[in-house]
Amino acid sequence: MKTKPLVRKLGAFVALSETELGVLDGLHKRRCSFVAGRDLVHQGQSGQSAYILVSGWACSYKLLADGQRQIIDFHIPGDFLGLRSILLHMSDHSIEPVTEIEVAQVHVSDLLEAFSQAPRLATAVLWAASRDEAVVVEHLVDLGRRNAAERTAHFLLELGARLSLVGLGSREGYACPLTQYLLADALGLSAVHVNRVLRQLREAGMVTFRDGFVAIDNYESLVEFAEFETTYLDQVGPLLT
Amino acid sequence: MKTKPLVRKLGAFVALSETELGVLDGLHKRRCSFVAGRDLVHQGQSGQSAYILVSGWACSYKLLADGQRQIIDFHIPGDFLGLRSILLHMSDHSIEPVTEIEVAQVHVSDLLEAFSQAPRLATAVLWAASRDEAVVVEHLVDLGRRNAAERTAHFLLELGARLSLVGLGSREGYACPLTQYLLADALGLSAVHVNRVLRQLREAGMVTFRDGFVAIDNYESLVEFAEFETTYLDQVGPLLT
DNA sequence: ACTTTGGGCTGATCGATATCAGTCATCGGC
DNA sequence: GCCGATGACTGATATCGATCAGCCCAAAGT
Repeated sequence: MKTKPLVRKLGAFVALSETELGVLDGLHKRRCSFVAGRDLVHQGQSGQSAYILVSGWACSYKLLADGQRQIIDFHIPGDFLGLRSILLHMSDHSIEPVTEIEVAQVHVSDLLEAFSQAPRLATAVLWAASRDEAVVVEHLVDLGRRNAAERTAHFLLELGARLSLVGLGSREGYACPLTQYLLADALGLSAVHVNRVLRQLREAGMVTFRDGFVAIDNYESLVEFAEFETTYLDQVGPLLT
Repeated sequence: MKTKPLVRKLGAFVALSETELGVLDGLHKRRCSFVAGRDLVHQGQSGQSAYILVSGWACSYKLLADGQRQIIDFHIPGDFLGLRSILLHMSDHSIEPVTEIEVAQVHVSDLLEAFSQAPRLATAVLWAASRDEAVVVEHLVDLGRRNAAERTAHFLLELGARLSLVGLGSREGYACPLTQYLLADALGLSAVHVNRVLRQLREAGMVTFRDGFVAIDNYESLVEFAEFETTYLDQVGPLLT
């Protein structure tokens, strides 16, 4: 089998030994598939297990009483799902597959066991969690201080950067199964407005979001327009050797 | 000396042994003070050490190229500052004291040493980090899907709940050194609009934000108005005994 | 062959919030 | 006793993005 996305991601941070690779492999034992659209985790459900996303896209979101929802983050292969839920013993959000997904289920006990067998994995996972948090923080800045167009541009660039890290994208673009509705729920906009903004960006010759594919027409001008900084995502090469 | 806020916070999650209390105490050795307004950590600076906030308030924020800023979170006694920076080896945000603050400086090595001496502390700290992340996520929902008034109300309630956990607040209110400008930068609003919204909330008999004090005039109606749910902050009592 | 459904797309209108341009009160410095 | 700085506060106007009310196209169902 090809290199697992998670291995690829953690490997960029910690130079993984044979043992560690073996333990990581062990975490991928309990495989399951889920169809698009049916919740994997429900808000308010007590969280007993987390998942490693092997293939497909998912999103975590919160529902409000009036039916609106806010998508917190999209998840791509190599991401952990529901890690926070098991620590807080309660999920404060829901997780829904965007496409059909393949995951590996990880019980709390599996994780603790893995950490005791390969302690540096704990550091690596903590690092991955910090990076995810940095993504959420950047998303927060999007919502708080960037207008609809900058926000959308920034978001598309960030997705591209994250996908590139696991080999699913490049500066030219990436396959993207998101609908404009999902984008709207993530960006805190209406689907109608997302459509207009995408048109603007397309007409400005920066990005084209169409037919399940994001084509970055002019990387430089898009980066400048969105004030995109990659520092918080940068791979600095294995720090622990 | 009185119970340290951090001990109080972690103690609610893990029943701490004498040894663990001792190790926690050891982390508070390197004390420093900082005046209000001068950055503790700079965006882009390589992060070598984190801090435990002992007294006073601080905030973490991001600056945008055009001079706008977005406050990510306010920090109160018992909170870790810059934990993410040491893991990513680079700070993606700045931290500024809001009042004069007293902190304990913690080097990466101190932290790892503490974890090896008292492994359950690692779990406790990870739990605390997850709770902080949940706060950021809730803040993200504020910005994305709540209007100015709901957002402000929700934010003030959340601050109150967090302060109550460390004994600095109650349902009646709490001392709060924030200016309307800081609130604006956190809520993604203009200071002018924050002022108007605070007036609305005051005239509706829900909260009074004035003279460094937040008085919650009608807790129930405020909670209802803001759709405030405490689950993500709830103390469930020591889970690890 | 017709309908249904989902996703993308558009114009018109309206409202929430920003921005501009101030006032007023308080406080510390000189 | 004045000055400058800071924070709270307000009215008028401008703008961004939501909402409403649709159309179009492609794919799937019957």
